[in-house]
Amino acid sequence: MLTNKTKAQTKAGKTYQLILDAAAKLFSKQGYHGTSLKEIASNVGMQAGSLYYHFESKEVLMQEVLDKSIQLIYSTVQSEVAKLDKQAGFAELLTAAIHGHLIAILSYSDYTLASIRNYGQIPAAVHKASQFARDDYEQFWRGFIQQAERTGAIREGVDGHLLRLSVFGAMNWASVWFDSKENNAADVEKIAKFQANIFLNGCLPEGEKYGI
Amino acid sequence: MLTNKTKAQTKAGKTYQLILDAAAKLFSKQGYHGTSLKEIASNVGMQAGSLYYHFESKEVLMQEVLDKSIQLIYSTVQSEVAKLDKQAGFAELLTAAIHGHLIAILSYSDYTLASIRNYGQIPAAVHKASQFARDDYEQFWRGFIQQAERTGAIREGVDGHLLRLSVFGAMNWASVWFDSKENNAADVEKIAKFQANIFLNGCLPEGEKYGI
DNA sequence: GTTAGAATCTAATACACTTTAGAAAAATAA
DNA sequence: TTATTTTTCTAAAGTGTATTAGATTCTAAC
Repeated sequence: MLTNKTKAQTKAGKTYQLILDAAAKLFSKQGYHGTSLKEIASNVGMQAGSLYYHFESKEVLMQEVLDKSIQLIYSTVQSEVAKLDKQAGFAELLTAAIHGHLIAILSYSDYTLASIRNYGQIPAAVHKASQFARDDYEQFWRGFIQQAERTGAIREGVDGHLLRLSVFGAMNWASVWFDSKENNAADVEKIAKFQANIFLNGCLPEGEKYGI
Repeated sequence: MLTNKTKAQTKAGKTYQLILDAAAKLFSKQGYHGTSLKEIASNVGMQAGSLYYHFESKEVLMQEVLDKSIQLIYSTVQSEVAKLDKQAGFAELLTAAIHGHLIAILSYSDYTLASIRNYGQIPAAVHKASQFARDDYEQFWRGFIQQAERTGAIREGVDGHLLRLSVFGAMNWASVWFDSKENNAADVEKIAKFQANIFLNGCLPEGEKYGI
């Protein structure tokens, strides 16, 4: 053929995305095992069997959803961090990373919720496909926190490992209680600033310290 | 009959608990829809059909697991808080509550993981059974945080609502990465102290503040 | 308008699931 | 021991599942 369309322009390419979106939405709400191919197909106006023209199995479909989830998060975080000055310090970096992560998981919540909710209750083989991307993203956080530990941007005695896990927890949990119908982008920024503020400064009144 | 045994002593009572434990373990690992009654029954040496002598349906079985999960968490937190002096301040209270919550979700992780992982992907009717207990527990946290806001134990401008949700996120997320085979009770206490420390004091070096 | 290829549907296979009813076995009481 | 109750099993019903193969329809190039 003479016309040379990119994947996103072909009919199959568009259908592929529609299916992926529907799958992410349903996986996030009902879990992997609680969602049937018939239901996914129905959401895009197809019959269950027709999905197999686009995906080779339900497991692969889930793999794609998980993979896209990580890609969305990491790229959003990177674009937020890229806005910073070159000489931005740890506090600015942490704030930007939290903001990016929250934008991703609260705006593309179908994908990220599918990832968060189903992680741990899907076959191990399904995980592997997105493991590299997940490691990459984790390494990014490890990296700038470790540097903060070395340069003294973090208080002596604060375990960087536990800090990262706690920040992740606070952020990811937001995808459970945040209601994207009631809230908007401004609210996301408010949450991001709050969490960065708390993890940097704590919640005690200025000048007060407890137990250190 | 003359003998008047308590429920836990009867054969049925013991079997009931065994089934509940097996169900919690499997629900936590594979999710509600990913776990079959056959699998649960097999874990206690029974046939799937026999479960119906003890439970009227799979949904009710899940309800019991969710209910026990909340009971375990709340009672553990209460017993930790009860150890405090009467005039204990907000910082002590928060630390004790975090410790109790973490003990519960990391020690009885089958039940609590089943609750956390399946929340949001099970039929609404299943939720309702444990909603009251959940509300009670949430009210406990709301209560002492609101009081801290009123008395100035929390810095001006810190939203108590977001603080509670962030603390919950950091704690509950621990159930995802914490490995009870590798770690022990001492590690749980370490995590609790770390999280209380971070939420109270932040991670910046002493004397430093950012953005306030 | 014809034709090749892309996209979807239909219908069936094979299997797993929850739940039920009644038989069987085990435990307890008389 | 015998009778009764409690507990478990067996077998089946009915429904839903992922997946496949082949027929069918739609799309786009010529």
